[in-house]
Amino acid sequence: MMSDDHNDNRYDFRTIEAKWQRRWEAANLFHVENNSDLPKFYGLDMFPYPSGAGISVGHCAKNYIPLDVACRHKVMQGYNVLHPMGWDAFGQPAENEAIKQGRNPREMVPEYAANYKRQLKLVGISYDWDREINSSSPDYYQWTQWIFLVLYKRGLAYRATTPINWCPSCKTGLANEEVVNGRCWRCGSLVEKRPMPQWYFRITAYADRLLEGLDRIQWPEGVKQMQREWIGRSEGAEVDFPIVFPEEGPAAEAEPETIRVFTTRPDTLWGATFMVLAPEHPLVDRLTTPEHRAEVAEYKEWVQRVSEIERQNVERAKTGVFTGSYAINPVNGEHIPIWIADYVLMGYGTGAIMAVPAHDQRDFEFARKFGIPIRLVYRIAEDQTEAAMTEALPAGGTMIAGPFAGAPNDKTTVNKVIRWLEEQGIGEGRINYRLRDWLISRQRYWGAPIPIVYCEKCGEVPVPEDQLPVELPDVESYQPTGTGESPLAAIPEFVNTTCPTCGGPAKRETDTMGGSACSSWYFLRFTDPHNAQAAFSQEAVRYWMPVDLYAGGAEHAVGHLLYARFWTKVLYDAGLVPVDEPFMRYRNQGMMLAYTPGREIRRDEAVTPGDEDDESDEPIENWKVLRPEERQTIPPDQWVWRWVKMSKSKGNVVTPDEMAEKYGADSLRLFGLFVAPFEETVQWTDKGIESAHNYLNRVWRIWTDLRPHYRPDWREALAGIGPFEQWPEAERSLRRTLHQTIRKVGDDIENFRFNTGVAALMKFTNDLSQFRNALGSKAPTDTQATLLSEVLETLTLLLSPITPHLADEFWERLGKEGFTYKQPWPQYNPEIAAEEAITIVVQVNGKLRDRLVVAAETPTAEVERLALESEKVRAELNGKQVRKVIAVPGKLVNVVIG
RNA sequence: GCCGGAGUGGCGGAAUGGCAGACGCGGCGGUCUCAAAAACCGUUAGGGGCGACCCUGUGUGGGUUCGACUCCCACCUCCGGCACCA
Repeated sequence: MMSDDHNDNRYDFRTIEAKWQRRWEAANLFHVENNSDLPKFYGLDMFPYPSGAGISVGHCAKNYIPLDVACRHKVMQGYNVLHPMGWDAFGQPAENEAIKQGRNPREMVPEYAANYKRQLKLVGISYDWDREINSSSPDYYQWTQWIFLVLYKRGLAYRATTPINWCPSCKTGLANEEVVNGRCWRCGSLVEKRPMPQWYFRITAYADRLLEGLDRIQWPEGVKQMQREWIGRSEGAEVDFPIVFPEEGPAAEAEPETIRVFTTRPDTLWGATFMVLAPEHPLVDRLTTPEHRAEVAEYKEWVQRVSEIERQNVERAKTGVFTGSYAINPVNGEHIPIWIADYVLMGYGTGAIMAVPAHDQRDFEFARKFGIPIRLVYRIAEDQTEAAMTEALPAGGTMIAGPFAGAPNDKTTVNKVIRWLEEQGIGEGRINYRLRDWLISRQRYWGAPIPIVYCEKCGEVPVPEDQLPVELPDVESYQPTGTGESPLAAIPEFVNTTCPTCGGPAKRETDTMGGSACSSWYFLRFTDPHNAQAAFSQEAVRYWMPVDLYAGGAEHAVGHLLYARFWTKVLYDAGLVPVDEPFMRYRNQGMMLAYTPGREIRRDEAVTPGDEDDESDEPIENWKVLRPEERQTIPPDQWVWRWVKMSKSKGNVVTPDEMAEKYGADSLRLFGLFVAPFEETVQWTDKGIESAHNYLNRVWRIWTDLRPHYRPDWREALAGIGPFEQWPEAERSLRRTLHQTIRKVGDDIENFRFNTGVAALMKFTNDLSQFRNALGSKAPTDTQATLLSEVLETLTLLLSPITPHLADEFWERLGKEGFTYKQPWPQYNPEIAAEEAITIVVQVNGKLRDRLVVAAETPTAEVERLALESEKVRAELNGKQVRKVIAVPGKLVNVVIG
């Protein structure tokens, strides 16, 4: 009955896994062709920056393994599956790591990538390594540059000088999306503003289409919402306020000039009692009267000193100064004072607002602080007065001023007012976005050079396509300079070139592109990774795109995922790709946390910038990870343990190498799927993988116990053992569960509900174990042997996507050739999977009182009758009236009494 | 403050209008063993009862419904994101 414990019957996962990995490699099992009659499926992981720490069990269990299971399942379902992997090797993460290690990224990156590759193979991920790409190799970035030129030619890449986000530690400009809470995404340093000439991609031109496309893709609602907010569309109007210039001076002679404001509430124009300009607004100097000059200058200087973070602190009291000038409210001719204040931002709208304190909380606070009048445009109650207000009026009320008096406070009124403003020539409807253009210049070495040259005669000239790539020169020293120029500026052989147009002397652009440019099209390159004539062939992208299933981390919600959508739309417009949304289905996985020693820190204690691992190293409230040297000096009884994300910088990484050695890759795979739902954050414990390992041991034992009963000809034998309905109950029941399990596991993999899929497998294994125990050492009947053969074969195939090494070993032990990867996914028979007897719940007034087991086909009326006859119901009834009987077919009967 | 997501045994979690706690971890009891481990069998929400059973229970308070973990309203807590965007 029990398994004998001879060594040759142990689950020897180390031997098994090494053996099958060798065979898969030898057979080039995961190679995929672009042409196939089969339907295609494109499953994609976000390609990683290969860090020196290698991958952790977190990356394996939460990212790579679940998608691998989904892809393997698709292959078995008969799809031609593209499941590639490559390296996001250009950019700050890799370069910062190289600087820290004192190494050349050219050597370091391939070394780290090779280690990643080894680890991914170690856990049995089914990548087609023939398609491996590296964004820092010239045959890749040549095409990144080529796409830059596509954008350039379409007017979507431009150079401009504006204040940019500057990281003083990384010594480079950053895109808005790379500034997290006012800090650099890589090193956590506070970001400064610096005016510099920089290259931008005009992503704002695609704002509306980036919004619209979100409605057509299956992404988590949270991520879509984040993108919508990041794009920040708001509808309103722009209104011109004529300026009353200070007495004499040249301006007084000229046409009356105006200040344009953007407002989402033009219906409150009648309550505008002052105007506020951003301190950086270009008109400020001309508007400032002599007696206010000193105060205004002092304020502007103060604003510049205050950090961006401080300025954005909402809790802070309002600040500002009066310019001495007035503007004319165009709807009522009133003169209203013009102030400057840092709560108005130059970068949004027109950098100027009309202030309506009665209906805007910020304006209200400002008006109260500086004694500016407040005037209601809407009133909710008859006796409402401005003097009694303690905050701006919330939504609602009826308009009491202007030609629209009596109108309700709603969207329709706003639209009416906009139309009226347009008729009066005062203003016009206008839509504004929070999204800013994408800053792509980096003053760094390790990136794709921007393919532009500057000619004295011809000006800015794009490098012709046939001169690509603009190669990144190999240099000794590549450290960022901090001068605002990249290290490439110091290399005359790189900088000095000839103009492609006139042949005269010219200088190259020395900034490189940020890494996010490289990662905005890599999914296209995977379709045709070795094409030397084009970024990708039309044939390849038409076959493979869009990506059907994309999995990655939530931190890319408004960075990479927005950029990649933008590039895809541009390439779509250029007729280069067949789809305008690259990722049809996107899922983001939860994090893996590790229990980590740290120590309490004081709130004012300096935060050391983090290292160049995959996140900044900010303390959690008042707690900080112990650095290795601190673990030596601080006694363990003073350590304060917390659950924090696994990362190299925290010294808490558990590697797949050690887990594969101790429990096996298949155990790690099973653990990753079973421990929690895909999206959930998981706390790592060795106990988790240990229990997965125990389950596989159990499967091994049960499977090998039953193996002797296997009959390869079981399909034919099925016909000879009588109809299924006449099988003995135990056999019928096991077979029913088997077919239910086939359905459940397949559905759950499809829906990324791996944990319940694995639970179903475990449940089936428990049933199978019972069956085996009941069989004991008796010889099985024909029915039993046939059933067990079906079970052995099916179980093996169900395990294949999840624990592929073990599955292939079983497959071989059944005497089969080849690999389970190439086998069709088992089909379930709905008739066999259907329950024969069902349990009907009997409730009285909604409370469970009894259960009835009836044949599935029992008519509802009969079930009702049985329920009313039930002793439990009759006891409850006890003389009371049956008011109503509710019967849900196949589920329950609820008897309402009273 | 605003926008998302979540709150269920000792723990990870299952059930999305119809049997709350699948599956696993941990615990308890047993078989085997000189013993232990492993394995196997049983048990395990809380309270009550010798017992068949009974009562209570899904963050809190209301509501809708024959029936609510599930839907609606208000609130509390936690996680993630945004944050003076006019």
